[in-house]
Formats: sequence, structure tokens, C-alpha cells
Amino acid sequence: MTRTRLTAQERHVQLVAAALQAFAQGGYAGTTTDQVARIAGVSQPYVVRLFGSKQELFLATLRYAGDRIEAKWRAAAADDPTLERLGAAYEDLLAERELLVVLLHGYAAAGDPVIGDAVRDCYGRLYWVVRELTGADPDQTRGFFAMGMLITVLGSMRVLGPDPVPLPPWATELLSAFPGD
Amino acid sequence: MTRTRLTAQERHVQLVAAALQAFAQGGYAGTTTDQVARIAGVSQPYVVRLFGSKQELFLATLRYAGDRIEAKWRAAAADDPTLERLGAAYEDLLAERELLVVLLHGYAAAGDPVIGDAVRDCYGRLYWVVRELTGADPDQTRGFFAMGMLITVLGSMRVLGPDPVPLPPWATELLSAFPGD
DNA sequence: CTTAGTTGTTATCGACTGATAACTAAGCAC
DNA sequence: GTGCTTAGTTATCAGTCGATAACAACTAAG
Repeated sequence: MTRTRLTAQERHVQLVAAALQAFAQGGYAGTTTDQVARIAGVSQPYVVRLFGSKQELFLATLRYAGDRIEAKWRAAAADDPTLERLGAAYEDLLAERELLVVLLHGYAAAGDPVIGDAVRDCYGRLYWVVRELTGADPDQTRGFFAMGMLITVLGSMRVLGPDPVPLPPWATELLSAFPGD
Repeated sequence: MTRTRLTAQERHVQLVAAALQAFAQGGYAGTTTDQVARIAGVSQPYVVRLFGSKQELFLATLRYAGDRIEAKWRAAAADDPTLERLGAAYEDLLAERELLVVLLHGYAAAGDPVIGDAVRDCYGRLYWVVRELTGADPDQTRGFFAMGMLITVLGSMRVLGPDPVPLPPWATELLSAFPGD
């Protein structure tokens, strides 16, 4: 079987997808470029060369996650430009938990100046998108993002989303009146 | 100068404090036992031997952070057993950002089964404490934790708490109507 | 003083990891 | 088909890290 050669651009896309899986699982420091390479089926040095460094790959992955969330929200707003609709769209994203978890890793790792800048940019972008799409005032928007962070954390803890752990009592109670379920 | 010898118990306490600083900065995988040892002024192998493994040290640090938050809330509730009061107490904890950030690292790293169990236990404990102290219903409690997660993430991003980064416009707007400021 | 328990250190190792360099081969233009 | 560009590999390394083992030093009891 002859390997199919991809363009550098196609390989970039494929590697970011692989990195999303890997980084969501292990975080920035806890993931090796070799793990990403194996998922994508290429050699480890090639990953490093395509992105320049592991950090650049992580930043690209954060940007990708932000892009996906923005796109999801824009699609939802085209249907109904309300916070409720966007909230439902965000809950849908739990189906691809890696998207949210990799950003959570980014927030936690914001102590690193480079990652901090990237993650603040991402958050700010999403903030303006929500305001632009829904016209919600800052107070409502803050409440929206608060619930979003709770969903994100619960998703990361496997209490929400696919393949949840056996739910402890506190979790079932906390989620009992959850709009989306 | 002769080194002061501490009891193993005192050393444990001191090392958890050091680990809190270090793990908050770099996360679980991104922090070395040597960094923790240097902060505490002991040798790296001694840290490992006292806790058995790096993972045990991290778990001890998570428990400590949970304990501190619980204690803060109990003290606040003795003053006034309302969600508002506990929320103000939580914002006060931003002064010790490491406490919140190390837990955030824990949530993000919940993909590891051992850390996941620990972090779910911690979250559940805090959930019951809030309900017990304030008598709030699940719906109100969920809103409380949602705002708590937003505060935690913004604190980790250095947008809230001590030594903030120069605030981008989205951040000032998001915080404009913030109760605590 | 001596013996024993506890606190701590230095020495060392095997495994791992990101990165670099040198090399190979596929596709495309002419 | 020949030569150039681009995609991808193997080989290798210097640095790092958690862990283990062996040893040293302080303290207290009898």
C-alpha cells in the first residue's frame, strides 16, 4: 500500500484534529508530539517541523476550538438569535467534549504568558460574538458565560456529555432542573 | 547555620503549600517534583518519598484546596448563611489564586481516572456544603456554582484577582456590573 | 555512651521527549 | 525522463524527570 501524500495544508488540518484529541486528554504539558503523530499516522519529527514547535501546535488547536464554537453559535443564531438558543448549541458541543476540554486546559495553563494571551484573545472573541449575535447586555452575557463555564467543567469531569461516569448523587441533583436535559 | 529539622507532619504541610504554588503555575504534568522541592527548600527525592509519588502529592494538594474553600465558606456562613455571602467569600479567595487555579487544573485533568475521582469527590463535597449552609435549592445552587466557575476561569486568566493583566475591553465590560467590584 | 528511630541527603538510573539533521521518494513541469 | 519542489522518513541527541538505594546526621531513651 502506497502512502497517500497530502498537501501541507491538508496535513495541518488533520494534525490539528489529532492534537485536539490528544491535548484534551492530557493537557499541554502532559501530551507528547509523538502521541499526536501516532493518531495522525505520521512521524513525530514531521509534526514538529510542520508547526515549528509543540507550543505552536497547541496554539493552533486552541484557535481551532474557538473557531468551531464561534461557527456553531453563528449557525444557531441564524436559526434563533437568543441566548437560550446559543446555550442549547453549546450543550450540543458536549458531544465533542474535546473542543471544550482543550479550552479548559488552556484557561488553566494561562499562567504561561503565551498561552494566556491566546486564551484571552479567544475568550474575548467569543464574548463579542455572543453580544453581536444576541444583542444581550453585559449582565445577561456574564450569566451566559457563567453557565457555559459550569457546563464546560462538568463536561470535563465526565458528569455531562457522552460516556458519563456513574453519576454521584450531587451530580444528578445539580443537573435535575437543567434546561437542556 | 544548622538546618531546622521538622517533623514529618510539619514537612507534609509545608510541602503541600509549596506544591500548591507550583501546580497552580504549571499544572500536574507541567510541574516537576524538583520545583516543589526547591520552593520548600528540601531535596527532590525527599518529596517523592514523603508522598510516595508525584500523583499522591497532587491529590493531597487538591484535597487541601477543597478544605480551604470549605473552611472559608463555613466561616462566611457563620456570619450570614446566604449564597450572596458565600459568593463574596469565594471572590475573596481570588487573593489566593493558586487555590482556585489548582482545582481548575484538576477539573481539566479529570480524564485521568484517579484525578477524575478525586476532583468529583471534591466538587460533590463543596456542593453539599453550600446546600447545607445556605439551604438553597438545587436550581439556585447551580447558578451559584456557575458563577463560581466563571470567577475561577477569569481568575486563572488573570482577568480577576491580584496582579491582573492589562484588561482588554471585553473584560472590563464583562466585569462592569460585577457585584463584588 | 550507645542504640534506635526519624529526618534528610547525595548518587544514580532508565525512560522519555522535543528538536535537529540528513536522507528518501512522490509528483509536477517541460 | 530529467530535474525541481514538496512531503515525509530514519537516526540521533541533549536535556529532563520521577523514582530508588545507600548513606549521613540529628534526637532521645535507657
